[in-house]
Amino acid sequence: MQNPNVSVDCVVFGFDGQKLNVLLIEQEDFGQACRFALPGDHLEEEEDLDQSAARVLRELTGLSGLYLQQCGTFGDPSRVKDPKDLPWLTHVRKDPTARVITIAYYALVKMTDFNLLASSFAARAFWHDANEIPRLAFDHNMIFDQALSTLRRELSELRVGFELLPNKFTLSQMQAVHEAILNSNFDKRNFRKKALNDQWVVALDEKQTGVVHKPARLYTRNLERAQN
Amino acid sequence: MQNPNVSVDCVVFGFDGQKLNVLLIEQEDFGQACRFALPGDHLEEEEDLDQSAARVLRELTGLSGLYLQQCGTFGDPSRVKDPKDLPWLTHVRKDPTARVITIAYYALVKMTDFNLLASSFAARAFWHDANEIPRLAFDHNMIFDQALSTLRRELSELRVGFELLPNKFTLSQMQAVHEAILNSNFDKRNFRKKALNDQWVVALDEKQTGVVHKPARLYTRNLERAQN
DNA sequence: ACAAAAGTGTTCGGGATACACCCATGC
DNA sequence: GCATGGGTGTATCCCGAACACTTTTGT
Repeated sequence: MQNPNVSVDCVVFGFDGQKLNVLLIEQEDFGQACRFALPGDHLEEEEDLDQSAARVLRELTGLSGLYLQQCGTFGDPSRVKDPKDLPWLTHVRKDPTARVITIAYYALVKMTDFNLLASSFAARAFWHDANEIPRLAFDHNMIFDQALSTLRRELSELRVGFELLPNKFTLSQMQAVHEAILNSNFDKRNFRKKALNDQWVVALDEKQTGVVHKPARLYTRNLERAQN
Repeated sequence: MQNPNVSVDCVVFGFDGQKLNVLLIEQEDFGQACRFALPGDHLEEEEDLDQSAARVLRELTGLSGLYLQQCGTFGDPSRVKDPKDLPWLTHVRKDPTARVITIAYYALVKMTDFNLLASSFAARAFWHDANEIPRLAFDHNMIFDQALSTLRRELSELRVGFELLPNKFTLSQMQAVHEAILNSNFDKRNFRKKALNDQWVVALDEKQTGVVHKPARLYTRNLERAQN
């Protein structure tokens, strides 16, 4: 049975090797002004919060196996009472005007590792450029902003980011990840110096093959130095 | 009417000029193993989360006017099901075994600014040394730990701390605040250099009076440079 | 040979750290 | 005059930022 008062919402950041994206769903068209939303749904009665986020995400978008991390709770009594969201709520919720407190989660994944599969009340699930988020349902734009700041803070402490890289990667690939998430550019030499100096990574005795340029040295994550 | 599923818990850090303390309540004795807890209670139906934290804290301990900030949500389905907590729950809750999700808040105050006044189900409200927290009810030790890390992170970005100082203060007082919260010691010269260099504070044309040593220069917060 | 990305070193400025002595006041 | 905390300066190190050219491969 569902807990009518509490939901979870997931901000899943996806990286395609170039740019940072966010996973959105499209609601069925019931005439509401704004049909894009973060994947989210009610908590089940005896479900842990983290598990609930994982389940909801799987049900709506087909994604599973992500590392979801909490990044805030949103409970303004009017957060689901904007008239723009009423048509949808009326069709989907038993009690459309009931208050819902939502616990926000974020995760970071390689887009190519997952196939999107919309189901439940999601008419569609898709990746959207994280730097140009459209108007979203409810207070989901606020939630997105908070998730992005949390992600950036955690990246700079290097607690996230390796999810986006293969097991063996080049430093340029790693730099691309940092640049996409922080939406900025770094000097190649300085970035490499820092990565090596701080022992984020370990050099392997291997190089890229089949590239049309000088093959890059491969590195792997330094697990000795894993944070947390 | 209360929302039976959701509560708020408050970690109020108090500073007495020397050491960091936390506000605890003592539950009435119903034979439970552990009677100390953080002040917390259920959310009201149409109450905003932040307001709820403020209300609950006021009702249980008499404190009001604090700046409470969210620092995590705890929802393990078994978090209120430890047998140690059952005797108390049985006396105080309608449904003692019901799941409760709690949203944690923290605040930072000068202990001398407030008078503790226990009421509602708090038999007593008191300050306790933050460096020697006893076993608390429910998962309140976890909540405390998370609040303390959040507090420390925010202090180092100087987003909290001035609450603990009078309007006009000496740099030594400010240093004592930082040392108490971070539980460490700083070099006086380096601390002063940083405070002045980073323009955390503004020097006043005033000195302490009535002290039995060289009177210290007074400073005030540099509001131009307020974060957030 | 050319296109494309890899790889590499030095300089500079600023901030963090370590460290020890004299000063003004009340009693 | 003495106890108490206030107040000050310098040297060193490390980190972050800026900056341009050569190397290796595939085609």
